[in-house]
Amino acid sequence: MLDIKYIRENLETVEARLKTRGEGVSLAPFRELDGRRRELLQQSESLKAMRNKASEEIARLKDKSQAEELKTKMREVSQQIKGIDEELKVVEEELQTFLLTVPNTPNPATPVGKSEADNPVVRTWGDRPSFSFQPKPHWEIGEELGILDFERGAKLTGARFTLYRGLGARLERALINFMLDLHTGEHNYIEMLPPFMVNRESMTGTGQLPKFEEDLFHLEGVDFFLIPTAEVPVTNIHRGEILKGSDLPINYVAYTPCFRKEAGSYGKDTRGLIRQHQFNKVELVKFADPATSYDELEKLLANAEEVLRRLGISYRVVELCTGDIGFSAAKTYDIEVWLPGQECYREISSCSCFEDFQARRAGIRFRPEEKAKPEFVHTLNGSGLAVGRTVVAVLENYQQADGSVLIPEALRPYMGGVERIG
RNA sequence: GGAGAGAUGGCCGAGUAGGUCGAAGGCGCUCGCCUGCUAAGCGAGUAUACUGGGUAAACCGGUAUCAAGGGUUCGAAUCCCUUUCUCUCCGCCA
Repeated sequence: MLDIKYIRENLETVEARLKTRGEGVSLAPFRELDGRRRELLQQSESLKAMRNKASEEIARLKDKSQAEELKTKMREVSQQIKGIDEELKVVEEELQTFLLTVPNTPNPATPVGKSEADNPVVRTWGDRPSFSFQPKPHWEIGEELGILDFERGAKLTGARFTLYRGLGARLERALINFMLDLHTGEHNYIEMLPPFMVNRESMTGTGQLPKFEEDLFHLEGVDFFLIPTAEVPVTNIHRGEILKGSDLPINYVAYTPCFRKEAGSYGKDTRGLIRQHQFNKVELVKFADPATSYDELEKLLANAEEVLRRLGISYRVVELCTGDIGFSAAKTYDIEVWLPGQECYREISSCSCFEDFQARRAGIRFRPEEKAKPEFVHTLNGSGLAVGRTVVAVLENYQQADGSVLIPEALRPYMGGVERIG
């Protein structure tokens, strides 16, 4: 959520920056609702001030008849207040609802563009493997090795659900542990294991609600949602809190499954593990001082990249342009791995700085100094990495002519010493 | 699922025959004093949001907040209702 006062004072600037996202965002409703709200607020508050004075007076009065007179008057005032407050409540709800649907303003440094095609490549790393044969896509590799069972996954649940078997399941688990160990042991993150379902407040805090409810799995009987990413529970850990400035930055890493409806992606990536309703992810989350949040973003990105470097898998980093950036983000880098079986780069991580957009929604603040006024923190997060897609990358990049798959060196301790599948 | 208890400021904890309670007291913290150092001691200060004025600062005024929402009342932390959460006992259960 954007700062009301900031919008009020910089309406044109804010609107212009939002326009670079390409959406038809208009702040016209804001001007009217905000003005009306302040008008009603002032009416209500001055009447309340009057009533408070009168109430004190009544308490002090010895003369009963005088008190009666005042009471009668105040009875009327209270009725007036009630009327104004009812209207005020409606206006405030409308204003709030409106503001919650306005996306974040992209950071001025974010490149302006319309779509994915306009995302500049920041760097590429590693050599793409060369093959003496035609490399296969991971779904073929996985099925032939008997480690990925798409048919039975679909039988159990439906499309976009997969059953892992044997060393396939082991590989997924190995990657999760490898990533968690790396980030906790070498990158200074604290491991968290949060609930996999959260309430409406948490979803609103990070920006999934109210706008994107159709992408979420909602439970029947209770108002809970399955998390689409660990970003939601982990960022909300400090919802409504005031943190100590000296504790920042706070770094958390969490493994969770993620559940997404993938509404609107019918027919896209229907084969393989790329787009599932349920997938595993190791997520990095930071709470940072606004002064250093963009340094932290670079670190977070480097921490995520390190996973692929250790695995020896080629990738590139792109910076998302204003037209491609997410609703809550001010700046985002995507890491894309090279998939030889499909001859393309695919997103495997998305690292973003949200500035104070989520912090304002979720009420996450800090005191820069002991006695200082609380300010909103900056929140950041990024995948470190999407586990299913990492399995894809390993299978496709390490496939051999005989159909087997080599296990990257760094992963072998996590595979019980297994060096090769098949 | 059944029965009961509770939810107050950073923390602990008073306050229930409704009024001057944003809220005693303690701890913690900040500043000053004292002290050879530390500890102890003494004094002062120590919530947040919105809003009006003011030079977007300092500052001054108003309103709200004692889990959340509603009700009674001139007036509610205190009374009534609903919801949420926590704890105890029973049942069920990985």
